[in-house]
Amino acid sequence: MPHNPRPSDLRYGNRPTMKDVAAHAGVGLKTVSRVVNGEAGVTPDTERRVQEAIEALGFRRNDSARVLRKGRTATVGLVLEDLADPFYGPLNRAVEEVARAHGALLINGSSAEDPDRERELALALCARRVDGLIVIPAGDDHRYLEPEMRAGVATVFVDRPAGRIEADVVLSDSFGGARDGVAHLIAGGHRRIGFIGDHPHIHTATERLRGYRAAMADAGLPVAGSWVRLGSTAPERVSAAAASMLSGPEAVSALFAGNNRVTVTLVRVLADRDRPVALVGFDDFELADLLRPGVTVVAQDAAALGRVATDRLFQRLGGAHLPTARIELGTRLIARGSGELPPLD
Amino acid sequence: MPHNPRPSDLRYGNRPTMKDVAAHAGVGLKTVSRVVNGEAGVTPDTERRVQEAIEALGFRRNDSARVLRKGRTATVGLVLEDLADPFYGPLNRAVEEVARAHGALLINGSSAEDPDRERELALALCARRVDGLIVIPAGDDHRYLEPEMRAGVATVFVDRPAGRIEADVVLSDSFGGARDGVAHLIAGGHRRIGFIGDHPHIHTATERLRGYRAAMADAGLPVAGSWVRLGSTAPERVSAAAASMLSGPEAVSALFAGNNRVTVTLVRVLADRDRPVALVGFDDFELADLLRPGVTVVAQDAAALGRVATDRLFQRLGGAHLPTARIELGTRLIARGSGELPPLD
DNA sequence: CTGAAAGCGCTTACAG
DNA sequence: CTGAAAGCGCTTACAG
Repeated sequence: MPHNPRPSDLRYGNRPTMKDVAAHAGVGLKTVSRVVNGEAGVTPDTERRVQEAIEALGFRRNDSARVLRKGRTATVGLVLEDLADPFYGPLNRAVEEVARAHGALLINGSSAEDPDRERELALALCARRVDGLIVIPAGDDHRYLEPEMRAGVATVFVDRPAGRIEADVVLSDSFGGARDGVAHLIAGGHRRIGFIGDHPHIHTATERLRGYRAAMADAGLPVAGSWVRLGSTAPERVSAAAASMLSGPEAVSALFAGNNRVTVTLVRVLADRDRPVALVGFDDFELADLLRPGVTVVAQDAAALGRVATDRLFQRLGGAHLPTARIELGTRLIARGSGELPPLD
Repeated sequence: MPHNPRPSDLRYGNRPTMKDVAAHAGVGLKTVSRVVNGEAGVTPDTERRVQEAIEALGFRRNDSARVLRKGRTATVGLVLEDLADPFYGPLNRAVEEVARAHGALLINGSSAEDPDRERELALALCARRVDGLIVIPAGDDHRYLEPEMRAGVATVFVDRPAGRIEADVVLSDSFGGARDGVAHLIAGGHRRIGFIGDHPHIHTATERLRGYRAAMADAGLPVAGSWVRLGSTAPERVSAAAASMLSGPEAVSALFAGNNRVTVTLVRVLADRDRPVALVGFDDFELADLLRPGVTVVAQDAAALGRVATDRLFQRLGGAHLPTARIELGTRLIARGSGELPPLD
């Protein structure tokens, strides 16, 4: 039965090395290396002796040491906002799958939306010499990554563009998606529509607001100042914002939610009201179809964001000469009921 | 402006090393090491010269090389079922936070419920010489980890016990939770209750079934063979199982769902029926309270599973002499409506 | 206070 | 077909 190690065992110094295997098998170090790596040029008899020594000693190649000589670590770093956020789950998995297809492992961590923590984490990954870095930015100044990129760390930003440096970015078409969602409400007869979104320093928040304004302008509809609220997406703040938009002489008949957290809070708020209010949210979420009414959303493909970004990363790692690109993925309006509620007037 | 690297740049061989910094500053290698690691015994003047050289060359210590000498990699490996599964998000984040508090990074990956892939991934992590390993088992034979554990890899299993080896495990009280959930239905007047769960080779599935049988037995209620269905949790299979349990002379008036996937499918199935059927599910899920009726669940604390497991891992890494333990965390019944629907008869 | 030498566990480049 | 030497970029152990 295995046992958990005593402190004195805690270095891998007591693990057998290729040198030990070589001594045990009575061959040279390089011969062991050849067998372990499946290189040609070893007689079957020698190979068998080495294999037996490997079994007997329980040898496993130390890939950390290997990496030091090879130059590549076969590791990709992923910095995202929060590993616990369901939105990033499919993205995380997609990055993993592409990395896996290239034989690479994934180190990831959460920035917790803190620019300092993002920086600390990204640089720690660079110190580990990840081959590539995928970053969902929390901060808006990424000049700290310049030396790393210059030194060879392939870097792709996802979901939000890099700040103050030139780098690949893969994101959803926030502007177009929001414009489509708001146009959908307008097509349903709404003329007074509220917009509740994230902090204005977040790129997607302002892009979606821009889409909202574009749709309203396209329809020749005015936008009252009280209909737009950017800021914290904490439930209390969103509830308060909704309450004020839904009352008074300029009360809105429909709401557009800037992201999934806002949408979920608004669903709760609207469930408590007697008067039906139309709702379209940016970002899809699980079970949106099971609610009554089902929640109409502008869906982005989180898995595709991760896949496209990681594909690009490995293209660069493969030596492709690509210009810095901004890749925008389309969104999809999914009508489920909440966005099709007519205005009451 | 930074640029993505040309192929010839792709080794970190062209990065400055401590040797380069030493030459630039006109000092010895060890002095650079002292400055970089904040060790005492360097005159302010020397330190300044070294710092200037570091800035000038854009030096960043190679932690991969450092690790080779140090023995510890300050890295924890996490093997889970699916990075995209929302159930594992909070667990993943909790592991990250504890690791971070100990200065360690997290390498993680999905087994996709494939025992071979679990093994391949876990051993790849061992080859990278992670200090510790947290495994949510897909397979039921983990003897392949024996040599690794003996060589010093601290290992803790989560959510399901290890197979055929002795090792720490942290899990939720599936038996007790299911028993409580079913007892809740019985207390509400139900006498015919169906159980739909995962494959019988999955430990949590059989434990929950055992809890179901215990609650029925405690209440002196018989269990018809047609009321229990274990197997694939694919929606079609779950729907079919529910349909057959809900019809015929022995039709059940309530269902207990063995996990969140089953619960969600059952919510869909029951939404299409006119006759109300009570439902309690194992595992909480987002928005369960927003559905009508709200879904009553037996909730486990996924973040606590991750936290407790990682705490234990670092206790072992810190040299604590702990016996192998099985740590069970309690569950919590959350009544929201679906589990309080009375039987119709 | 400072640094030259040896070594962590591998691979590379080369010689036999 | 096989292996001794050098080196990847650091830290350790030691000497001055």
